[in-house]
Amino acid sequence: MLPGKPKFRRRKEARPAEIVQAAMEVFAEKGFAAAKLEEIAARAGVSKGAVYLYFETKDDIFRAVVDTAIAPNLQVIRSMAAAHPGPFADLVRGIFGHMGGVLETTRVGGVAKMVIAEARNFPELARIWHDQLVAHALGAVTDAIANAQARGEVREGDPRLFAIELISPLLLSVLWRETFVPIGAPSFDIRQLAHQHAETMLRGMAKEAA
Amino acid sequence: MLPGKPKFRRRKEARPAEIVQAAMEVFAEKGFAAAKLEEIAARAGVSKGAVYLYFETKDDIFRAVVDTAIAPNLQVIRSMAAAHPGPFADLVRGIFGHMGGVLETTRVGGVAKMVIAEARNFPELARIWHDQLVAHALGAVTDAIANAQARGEVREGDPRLFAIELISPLLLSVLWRETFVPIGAPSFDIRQLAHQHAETMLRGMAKEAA
Amino acid sequence: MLPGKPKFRRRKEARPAEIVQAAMEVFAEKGFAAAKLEEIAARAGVSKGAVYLYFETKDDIFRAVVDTAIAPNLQVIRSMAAAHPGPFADLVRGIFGHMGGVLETTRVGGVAKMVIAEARNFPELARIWHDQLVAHALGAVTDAIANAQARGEVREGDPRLFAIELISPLLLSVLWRETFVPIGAPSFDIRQLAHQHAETMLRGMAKEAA
Amino acid sequence: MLPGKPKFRRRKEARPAEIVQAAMEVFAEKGFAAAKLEEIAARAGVSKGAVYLYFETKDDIFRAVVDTAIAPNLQVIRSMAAAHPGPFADLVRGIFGHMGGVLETTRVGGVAKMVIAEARNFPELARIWHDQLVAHALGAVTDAIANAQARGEVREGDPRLFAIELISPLLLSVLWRETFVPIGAPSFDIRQLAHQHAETMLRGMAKEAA
DNA sequence: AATGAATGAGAGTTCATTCAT
DNA sequence: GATGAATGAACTCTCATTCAT
Repeated sequence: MLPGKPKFRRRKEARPAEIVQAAMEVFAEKGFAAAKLEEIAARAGVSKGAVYLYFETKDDIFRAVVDTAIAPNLQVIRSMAAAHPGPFADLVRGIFGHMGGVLETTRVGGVAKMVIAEARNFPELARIWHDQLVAHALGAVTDAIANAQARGEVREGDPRLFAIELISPLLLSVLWRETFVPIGAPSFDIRQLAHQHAETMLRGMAKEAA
Repeated sequence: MLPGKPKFRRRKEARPAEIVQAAMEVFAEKGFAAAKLEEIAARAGVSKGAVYLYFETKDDIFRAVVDTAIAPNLQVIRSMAAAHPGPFADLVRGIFGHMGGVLETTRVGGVAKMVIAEARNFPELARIWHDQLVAHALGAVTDAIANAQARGEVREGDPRLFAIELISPLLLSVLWRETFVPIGAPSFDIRQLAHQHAETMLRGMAKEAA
Repeated sequence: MLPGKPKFRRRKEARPAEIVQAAMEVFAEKGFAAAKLEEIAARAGVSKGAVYLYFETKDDIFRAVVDTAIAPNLQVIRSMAAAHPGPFADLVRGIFGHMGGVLETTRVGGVAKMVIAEARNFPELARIWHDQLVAHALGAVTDAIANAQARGEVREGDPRLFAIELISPLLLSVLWRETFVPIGAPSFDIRQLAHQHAETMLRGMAKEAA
Repeated sequence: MLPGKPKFRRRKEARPAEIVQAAMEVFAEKGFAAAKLEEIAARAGVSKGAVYLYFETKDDIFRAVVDTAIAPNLQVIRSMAAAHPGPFADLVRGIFGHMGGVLETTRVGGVAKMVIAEARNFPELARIWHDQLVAHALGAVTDAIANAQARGEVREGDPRLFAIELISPLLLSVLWRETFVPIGAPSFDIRQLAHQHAETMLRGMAKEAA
């Protein structure tokens, strides 16, 4: 039969992931409402109709994007939780060393931006992000701090607030990259920030020398 | 025949501000694209058509909202810039005391969220926010830190990164309030966070005792 | 009472005519639908609301404009009808001499354009123009031709078609001026055309020399 | 379950022409502004949205309509230009014989009306009509007349004005049909007019017998 | 009488979703 | 399964008309 069909066609099981990947890019660039299905389909290399073979609605795709972005970050959290025992300074330096790399190489920034922007329109997603990711991470860090306080390594103070103080520059970094770098504002070195902040916080939280 | 209630009232001077106010709420709740003109008009207590007496397009309203939110914050920046001379600790404690109040009482959070979400679709607005607000604030704090370093009050380290470390929990607070509080996540006391963070940073940045 | 009211205010009886005049210009320029009431009011030197003191609707203004344009042209027709008796050549030369001037100095062109364009949307107006103006004029000329034929001055042929042949370059002239002159197309001298056409038609309609 | 009638049918290639055809009718009837997209779509047998698969804006459709109406008439002009050589009388009789038929069977009248009505709002279209159609036709006829004058077949006189005298009853015919026939005014036979006018003009332009 | 701010029906346009092919 | 032409609900924006002043 003449040329015949191509021997290798893309595995159909790969499609949903490709669509989610494409959607993540478009949503991160344009926001949920301004993202057009046609563009998502085009970037995924499929037709508009094909998207509907794998997802019911545009909302669904959005949910899948946001859900998908959780998994890789769960790892980070687990490593945090696992690190409890050692001395507090090691934990902090370890986490910041690790996180700096993760934030620079993944697209968490874009997804975080979307979650923040659409939290009111997709409250389930905000809840999922909070419950599965943010609360866990914050909780793990808070616990570690509380433990360190109990061990006398960290001065008194609300451990949850300490945790927020610790984490917030990382959030600011990724949002900055999404918001101001595209318009030509100066970027800054996330790893260096992570390093410097770890030192600052360790000193700032340290039990004052008698 | 009693007068009855008039179908409408002429309020030419007050309208634009009322519309901007209403728009700020709706945009903050729904995001730019999902905000419907009809709802903005309704919340402002006018008809759809009346909005177009004062603004050319929906984009225009958005711009006005974002612009409007800058003014009240400029004050804060000026107070930062003015505060240079005194000892560094006083400056930091003063700023955080002030900012905690501003963030709790104004709607900066909602506008910041919008700027982050729509930066790619409205780059001029991101630029205005960066140039008029963020860069100024960051610059003022950076300068103060550099001065303090020169005076030997603050340890070595990149002063711009120190500035980011200082400011970031405040950003996280307002975004948290916009994102996770509406879904029932626990809030936290911004003033208390500001207070604790001021102490942490002062210790963390202090010149180490020889 | 301080400055007092101006001593001379425009007579209110003059208003409707001023509005009609302004409307004629705007309608001729933009067409009925694209003409904005605000512009008509502005050109008439009154407020939008004032227009509604004299006219019920935009349609009404249009009707008034088209009606108004009939009167001055009725004169022409009467002069045609009155001229019956004399020799046919005198009649034709007289009419064309007169018409050339009228067409160059009045705005019939603009109104004719409007009647043509809006005949389907305002059939009463088309009917009024037809019955009061066009049919009269055509009838008068047709009669004069029929008479001339009866007197042996004009060759055989449908007198109504002869009338159309006579009149049509005048219509073309005014429409040309409205349509193609504004875009920079070359104009042409209507008086000269009228003169030349009168001669051509007199020769062309003449009883052939035996 | 019998197949039932499909909700829609795919007719990608045929659509644009069908839409232009439908639009021509609606525009000719209502004028540009009063023509509603919904009606154009309905007459073309498609939904409102489908129109936008083929045309960007309503203006675009209008342009396509006016452009489309040029092609069939170009033929006429070419035949005019080609006919130069023979005796002038043959040329004129030939053209009028041909034109009478074209005008009666095509919708040029409606389009001409639209061009006249919207010339100020769509000057490009007026220019296209002038340059591609009107100026060509007028030029061809003017040349033929000038040649005939050179050959001594036609009396002295401005050849361009002669051309206008020749053509104008045809314009009047089509506009009459668009304007006054719909309101019940008597029509007239375009072919007969063309025939009679050809004879009148030939006599009227003839070199007077010495 | 006169103004022009305010109204709201209605039009053009977009785009998620469907379905004939 | 895959496509993309076709749909139609929904949204922004316009402007003739109204009415408090």
